[in-house]
Amino acid sequence: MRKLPAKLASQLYGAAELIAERGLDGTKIEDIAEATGIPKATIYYHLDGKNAVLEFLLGDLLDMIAGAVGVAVASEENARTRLEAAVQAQLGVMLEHPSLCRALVGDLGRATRLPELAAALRTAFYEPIEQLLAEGVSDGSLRQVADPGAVALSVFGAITVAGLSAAVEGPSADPSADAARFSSAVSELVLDGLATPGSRDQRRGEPL
Amino acid sequence: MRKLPAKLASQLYGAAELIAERGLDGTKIEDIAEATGIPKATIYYHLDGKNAVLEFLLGDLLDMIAGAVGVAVASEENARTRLEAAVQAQLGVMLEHPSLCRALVGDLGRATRLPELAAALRTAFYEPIEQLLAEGVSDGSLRQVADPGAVALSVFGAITVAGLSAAVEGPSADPSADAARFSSAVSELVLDGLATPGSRDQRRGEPL
DNA sequence: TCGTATGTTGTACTCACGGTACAAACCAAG
DNA sequence: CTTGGTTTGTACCGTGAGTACAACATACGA
Repeated sequence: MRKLPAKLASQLYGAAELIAERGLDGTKIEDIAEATGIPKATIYYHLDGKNAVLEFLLGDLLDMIAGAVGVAVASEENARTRLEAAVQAQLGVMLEHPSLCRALVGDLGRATRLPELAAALRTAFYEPIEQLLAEGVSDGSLRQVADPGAVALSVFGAITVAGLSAAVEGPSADPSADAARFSSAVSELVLDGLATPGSRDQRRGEPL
Repeated sequence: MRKLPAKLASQLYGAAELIAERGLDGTKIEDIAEATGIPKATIYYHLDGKNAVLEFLLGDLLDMIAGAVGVAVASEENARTRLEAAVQAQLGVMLEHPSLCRALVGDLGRATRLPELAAALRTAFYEPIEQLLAEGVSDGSLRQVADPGAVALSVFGAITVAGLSAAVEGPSADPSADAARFSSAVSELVLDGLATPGSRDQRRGEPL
């Protein structure tokens, strides 16, 4: 099943839009066959079924994200700057592939139930952030927070939901402009927060 | 179909865990019948099908969230304080109903494809935040940002993903303690950001 | 006490779709 | 030509959602 020929792989992308639109359940194998031009029998020859189609498509997306973010994170800058770069990289890839992103949101449940994908999700999205936050504390460019795990999760959420929503809003005319817009908004939030200097001094105590 | 008897409604919750675990697709109507004690024929008498089961369960969750957040937002405090309260409220409800949350993530695609739920999602999660951000600028307790829409989206993502992840980590012994922990982490991020004072002066220019 | 309306449930059915089986054709490479 | 992988059409099977329907329960007003 692994290693399906390049030609088929590229044809398979023709199914992304379909799956994004109707969800995997709403999409019949026959539909996929028609949309991609690959006959059903051939699909089953290479792939283990519907899920494998999704797995292939999303696996690719996740690899692209992990790759781009990996590059962004590997520079010599301080963690704060690299965090900005990572945000930009992740949003850039996401906005370049809106239908894959829509497929991802739409079938998130299935995706997380596919073990290989679940792992890829983690390494593509969450781990780089977590790492960066820790490094930022070491190099002094990011603040020490009380609960690094929870904060990393939130940062991850801020970035990802922004990208996902952007993808869901139908593809834009200029994805890279959008990516820039969104990533500066996200960075602004994540780095500087929303409190005004005036209200910032009131320390939060124990809520509840 | 609307207005199913209270007794059945409460029985239906018995299916939440099941759906959370296996996804709606992985759950047969027969399974739901068995888990809830409501026979299949009766389910179909009241509900329009599998989707309606999900719609009912998630609709309830969303109502609870919208309600709790609504209360939090309605106080006399400044927007910044109310934002903290809203975060706490949303996470509180989410952590109290982990299996509903898991069902929500798992079948997000389906949920957003059910028009009534899509609207409820918006009003429960996104709109209060958006509103609060605008009010914070007016009352001076929150900073004016370049792209309020995108920032609101990110804040929404930060809160929601934190809650969702917490819900996915299996139910905890003390949900309200967890809610407090997570909500203070999220508030810390959203209000104060992560940049250290030292690195904060380097303004971000045009990325890309 | 009946009659009618409304809910409850079991059983049996239909039908769409995912997946499989298989045989025929195709296409290298040796 | 032969051999071994690939490609594809076609026919088929099993599962599970949804439907039909009849029998039964329950309530309630006349």
